[in-house]
Amino acid sequence: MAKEQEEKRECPECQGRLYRDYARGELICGSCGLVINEKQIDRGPEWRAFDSQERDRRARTGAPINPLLHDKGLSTEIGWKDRDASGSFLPMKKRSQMYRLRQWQRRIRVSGAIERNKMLAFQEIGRVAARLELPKYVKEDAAQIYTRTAERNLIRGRSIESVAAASLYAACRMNHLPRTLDEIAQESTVNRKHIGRTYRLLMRELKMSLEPTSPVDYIPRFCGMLELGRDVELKAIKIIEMAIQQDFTSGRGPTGVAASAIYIATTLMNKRRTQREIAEVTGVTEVTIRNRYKEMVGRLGLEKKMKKAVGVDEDGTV
DNA sequence: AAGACGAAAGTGGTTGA
DNA sequence: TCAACAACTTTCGTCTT
Repeated sequence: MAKEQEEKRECPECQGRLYRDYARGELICGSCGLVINEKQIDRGPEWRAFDSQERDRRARTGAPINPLLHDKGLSTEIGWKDRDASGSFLPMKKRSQMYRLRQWQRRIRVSGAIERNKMLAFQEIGRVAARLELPKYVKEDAAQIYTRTAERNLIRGRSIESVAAASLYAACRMNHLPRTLDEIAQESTVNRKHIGRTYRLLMRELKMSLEPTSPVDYIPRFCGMLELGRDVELKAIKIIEMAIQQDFTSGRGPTGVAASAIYIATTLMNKRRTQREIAEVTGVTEVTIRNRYKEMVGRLGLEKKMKKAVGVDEDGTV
């Protein structure tokens, strides 16, 4: 579990809760995924020069690594200008030579099935991640997972899209900003079944193991979609934590648990939403919400409180 | 009329022989 | 590989607000 902690500030975009992720030094909005304070990476030189001569001797070594570029942004480009280093035009012979050099450079850079593959895949990851409003670091993790998959020749026989989608799904879970398989499948060209199957393969082959998604991770985002305040979020989280503690949460779908916790929280706090509304955003059916919440209310002994809450609602008190 | 309820049958995925 | 199984969905008729 990453060390995350609630912040006092609100998300400027959606007023959702902000979490501080100390491992990354960032503020993250739990509802919309906005990254408020990216870790301050010092892109300047990591040394001080006392005169220009010294500055020249200590060149900063290259551009920052960007995992979203297929070659991590580290390869060389040959400039296109037909001039030499001092700026004068090149003779015809040299010019054609340079042209061939450039040609080769390009070919080498995007050479081989793997590099070409990664370019397409990263494009796909970027596209889907953008539609799901995921922060940059999730994309980067997905790109890294994809790269590892490619290096082990696991893409053969599988579509780029399915592996890209599965990588993104895994990256979301790793970063506690889970998206359901359905949500990813909706933006991907691949169906849920395939993504799920590929995801399981990745886990097995890359020897990764992610703990099952906690329903709590879904709460901020779902509550945001339902335009519920933080008080309701906290209540829902508290309910889930009690349920987890009493161990009747295992084997149940995390989205179903999250959905019914939200349902209970909204009625207890007089901000009622219909089962239909909650079912819509959480991607489970009303029936599941009913079953889950009946179960939870029973085991947590919340019957009187629920009845009372409904009664208060009648009075018109809000 | 809309929402909540629950029974019954169907679906897809996991597990264990 | 197959069957058993639990969770979840679909569908639909009924009750409550």
